[in-house]
This record gives sequence, structure tokens and C-alpha cells, in this order.
Amino acid sequence: MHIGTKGDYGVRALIDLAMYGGEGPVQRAEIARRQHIPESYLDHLLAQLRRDGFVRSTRGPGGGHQLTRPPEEICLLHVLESLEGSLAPMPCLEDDDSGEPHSVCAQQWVWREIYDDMRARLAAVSLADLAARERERLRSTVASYSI
Amino acid sequence: MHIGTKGDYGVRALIDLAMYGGEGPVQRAEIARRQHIPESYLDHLLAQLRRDGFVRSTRGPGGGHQLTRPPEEICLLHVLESLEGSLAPMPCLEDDDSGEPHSVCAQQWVWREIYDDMRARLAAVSLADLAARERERLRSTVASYSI
DNA sequence: ATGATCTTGACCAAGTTAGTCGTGAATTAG
DNA sequence: CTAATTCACGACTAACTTGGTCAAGATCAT
Repeated sequence: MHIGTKGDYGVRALIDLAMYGGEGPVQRAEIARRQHIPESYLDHLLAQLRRDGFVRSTRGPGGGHQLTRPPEEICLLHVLESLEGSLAPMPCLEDDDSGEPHSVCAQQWVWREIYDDMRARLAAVSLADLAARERERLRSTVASYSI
Repeated sequence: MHIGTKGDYGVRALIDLAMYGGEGPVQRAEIARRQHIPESYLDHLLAQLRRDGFVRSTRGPGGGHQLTRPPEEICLLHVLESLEGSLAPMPCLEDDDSGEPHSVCAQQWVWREIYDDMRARLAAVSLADLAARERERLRSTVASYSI
């Protein structure tokens, strides 16, 4: 359940696309510069996001990346699970298709509640929400510089 | 915020002390056997728990480990923070004594809420609660074997 | 003293994280 | 057609974390 640079950078990249991707593809280099992400690393994150259908890329001059769906329809939960893998705080909570019961650890029930609550909250946040917050943050930062 | 073997084993060791520690110290080897924990590893966990005042140890024959306080007064949150370090899901949420503002990441506010909720839930669970659950679990396991 | 028991620190293998780099493939401009 | 632009993908790496093991020593009851 730890969010590292993958989750942080990856989400920021998507927010960037939500904010600046209105008029066609946005280039990797541009995202990297704006979001202060090493470009060669961003590569991997975009590849993952493309594999999971969040972005579409086009090559060649004028190419770049864009969201496949409107930002209102992309939720933070799915993005983070794509980038970071399972967010389960302990192995015994990992989503398990095998049907076998995982070993029960003493604290499981508390963590189950925490995990469910967490996923619900993350599912309720869309890229559009995040982009709106980011716009607001940028506005107030610029304002404080100009005083 | 990931709970590894440290947190799992360590909590189980404390539950063991809560359950079997009524009549004097419990030995490392005994805990290790009952809870299926490598004894030499349990060592380190008990050392940490002693440093943070959860258990007291006595050496020599008849020695062992015991809780310093009644299990009702020990909460899961503090135990896990002792064993695993900060449970913050992202670095920017780490409790910060320096007063400097951490870099703001876009998702911070959601995670702040999740983190606070998590800590509240963990703080509401005592070792006594966990021990009660464990007793119940053992009872039902034995019952299912005897059928 | 002796043996039981905890204490401490050094050490280690395997896995994860956070990248870098190089080569190649697609697309477009000229 | 060719060159320039941009993404695609896999190999490689250094540093750190995890989950331990092990040996030497400190204490204490008897």
C-alpha cells in the first residue's frame, strides 16, 4: 500500500494530460519538464498506463500521449493499482482469484476494514477532481509570487 | 504502510504474551514455537518492543518476557508503529517535527484522509481485543477438528 | 560455578525501487 | 526517399529494504 514515485509521477503525468491534452497529443518531454520527472523513467510509467488503457500514444512528429477517456471517468484507484500493483496493506488481503483461503493473521479484520475504506475513497476521486485541485494550487502559487 | 513479517510476528508475539503471560514470564522459545516464528528473528522484534516499553524481559532460568501494561491499555497503532516505523502511505505524510512544509503531491489530501482514518481505527483496537479474537479462533478451529 | 535465558551486533541472500541507456520502430515533413 | 521526430521496449545498475541467521556476551537462579 505504499505509494512510491511510480504512483506519484504516474498520476501527475495523467493530471498533466488532463490539463494540457485538450488540443491533441502531449509529448513525453513536455510532461517530464512540467512535472519534474526524469524522461526515461516516465517512459516506463506511460507504457504501463498504455497497457492498462488509460492513455493512447502516437509516434512521429506531432505525436505524443492523450487520455483515452474523459478525465471524469478515470478514477484514482484504478490508476494507482495499474502503476503500483495491489494496494493491499498485507499479503493476506491480496485479491485472490484462486478461492483458497489465505492464512489468517490476527489483525486481518481491522485491515480488511481499512483497506475497503481506502479503496472506496480512492474510487471516488477522478482525474478531473485532481486536475481541478492542481489548477487551483497553481493559481494560488502564482498569486503568492506576484504579491 | 505495508505490514510485513515484523508487524505480523510482533503483534502475534504480544498476543501470545497477553494470552499466556498471566503467570509470570514467557520464554522466547515458547512464543516462537506457538506462533511459528523463527526464534532468532523474534529476538529482534522483542528487542524493539522492549525499547519502546511494551514488554519487560528478565534473564536467567525462569526468565522470559511479559507485558508492561494490561493488554487493554496497549493499542495496535502504537505496536505497529514501533515494529514497522511510520505507517504513512506516502513520504509527504510522514509525521514531521521539522516544521518545514513537505512537497505537496497532487493526491496528498485523499491520502491524508485515508491515513487519519486508518490510525483512528488502529488506535481503537487493543491487544485484549486481538487476544479475545484469537481465543475464539482457536476454539472454533479445535471444534472443527473434533467433528 | 553452571546452565538457562535474554542482548547485541555483524552478516547475508533475495527482492524492490528508481532509475539510465541503447537500439529500434512508426510517422511525418520536405 | 530520406531525415527528423517521437514513442517502444528491454537490458542493465546502484542503493535500499526485507527477512532472516549466527556468534559472542551479559544476567540471573540455584
